[in-house]
Amino acid sequence: MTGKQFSSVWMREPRPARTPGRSREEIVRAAMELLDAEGLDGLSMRKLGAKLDAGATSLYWYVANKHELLELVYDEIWGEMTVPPPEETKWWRQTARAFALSMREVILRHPWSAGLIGRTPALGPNALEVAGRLSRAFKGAGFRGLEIDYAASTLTAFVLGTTIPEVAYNEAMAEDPLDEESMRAAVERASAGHPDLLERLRESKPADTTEVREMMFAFGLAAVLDGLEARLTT
Amino acid sequence: MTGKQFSSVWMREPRPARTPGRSREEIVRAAMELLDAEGLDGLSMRKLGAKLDAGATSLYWYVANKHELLELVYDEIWGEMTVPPPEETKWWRQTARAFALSMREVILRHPWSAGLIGRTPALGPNALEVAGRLSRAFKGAGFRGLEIDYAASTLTAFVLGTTIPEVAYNEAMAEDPLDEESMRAAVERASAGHPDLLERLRESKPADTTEVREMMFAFGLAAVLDGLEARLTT
DNA sequence: ACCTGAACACCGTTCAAGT
DNA sequence: ACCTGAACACCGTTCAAGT
Repeated sequence: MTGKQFSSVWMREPRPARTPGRSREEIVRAAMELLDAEGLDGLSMRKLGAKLDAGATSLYWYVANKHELLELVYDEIWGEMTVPPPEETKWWRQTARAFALSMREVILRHPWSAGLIGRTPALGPNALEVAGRLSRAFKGAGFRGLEIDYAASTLTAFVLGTTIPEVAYNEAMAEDPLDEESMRAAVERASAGHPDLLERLRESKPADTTEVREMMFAFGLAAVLDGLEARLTT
Repeated sequence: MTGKQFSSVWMREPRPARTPGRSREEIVRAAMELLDAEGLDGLSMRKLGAKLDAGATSLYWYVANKHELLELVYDEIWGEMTVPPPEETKWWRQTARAFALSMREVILRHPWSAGLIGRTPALGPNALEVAGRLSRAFKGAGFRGLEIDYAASTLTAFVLGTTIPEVAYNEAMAEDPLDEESMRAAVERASAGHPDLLERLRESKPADTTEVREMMFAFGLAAVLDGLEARLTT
C-alpha cells in the first residue's frame, strides 16, 4: 500500500566486525534471551539497550532498525533446525519427518518465533542452508523441477500451520493450568449450537491436550507424506 | 510466563445493544475498513476513534481492550469463508477443496488477517460455524472420533501455512513491482552457495510468481487430500 | 569509530469528570 | 448510559553532539 522499498539485512554488507565495542553476535544473543524470557512484545530497543548496558539508541549503529534485528534473530531459529543429510537416512520420508519434528520442536521452544516464521522473508544463511538441504532431499526422492519446491513448501506449510495455533493456545493458557478448565467450559458453552463439535470436545479429557496435539501432528504429517509420495508415482 | 488469565470477548455477555450511541457492529465495520486500508499496524484505538468521530477512548465502553476488538474483526474473517453444505457437493473432497480455496482467498483479500489467524483463539460464532461444517464434512467422509478433527486441522494447517508466507511476500513487495527484480537479484546472490536453490530460481521467471503460487497451492492441496483419503481406507 | 540524550510522533489504557 | 480529556507508561527512530 505504502510505496515502501523492499529491504532486508541480508542485502546490505554487514559492517566490518572490528569488535572494539559491541558486536552483532552479542546483540543478537541478548535479543534472543530477551525474546525467550519475555516474548515478542517484550523485546524493545530500549530494554535490549539496557540489557547490554548501553544507551537506548546505541544499537542503531549496528542495525538499521528493529526489523533488521528481527531478521537476524529469525535466522538463528533456522539454525536450530536439523535436516539430516541424506547419507544418514534410509529414504526421503525419514529426512522429511525428522525435519518436520525438529521444526515444530524449535518453534515450541522459542514461541516468539511463531510470530516471525513465515512472516519475515527467510533469506539468512541458516534459512538458505535448510532450504538447500530440503531441496536435495526432495530431489533425491524423485521430484523434479518446480515440484521439488512445491513438495518442500507443502511440508513446511503443514508444520507452520499446525504449530502456530499450538503456540497461540499455549500463550492463551499463559502457564495457568487452572484456566484450562474455565476455557474448556467456555468453549463448550460457545459450541452449544454445534453438536458435532461438542461430541468431540467430550472425547478428549482436559489433561491430554499435549498428547492429543502430538497425535494430531503425527496424523497430519503421515497424511502429508503419503500425499507427497502419491505425487511421485503418478 | 506472566500469570495472566485467559479471557476472550466470547466469554463475556455482550452489553445489551440499546443503540442510542455507537454499536459494536458499527465499530467492527469501521475497524475492518481501517484494517483493509492500512493493515494490522494501521489500526489504533485513536485512529479508529477519529474515524467514528469519537474521542480516542470512547471505544472502551464497547470493548474491554484492543485484543477484544481484534477478536471481533477476526470472527468476521471466518464469516467470509464458505464451506459448501454436503448436499451441494458430490463428495467430501469437493467440500474440502472449496473450503481451502475460499480460506486462501479470504486471507489474501484481507492480508491483515494473516497476523490474526491461528494466533487468536477462534471461538466466535462464525469460526464455530465453519468448524462445525468442516466437522460434518469429514465425518461424512468416513473419519471417526478425534480423527475428524485431525483431518480438518491438517487441511486448515496447510492453507494457513501456505498463505501466511504468500501474504508476507506480497507485503514485502509492497505493491512495487520494480522491486521484484531487485529482490530476485538479492536472493540469487544470497543463494550463491546453494546450487540446488539457484537452479530452481532460474526456472521461474519473475512475472509468474502469482501463477507459480497458484500451482504450488494446487499441488499441495491435492497432496494433502490424497494423504487424508489414504488414512480413510487403511 | 562508536555512543549518548533529548526530542518527536506515536502507542494502549485508566480514570475522574462531565452530560 | 454514554462520552470526554488529561495523564501515565510505554514505543521506534532521528539527529546533533560528544569522545
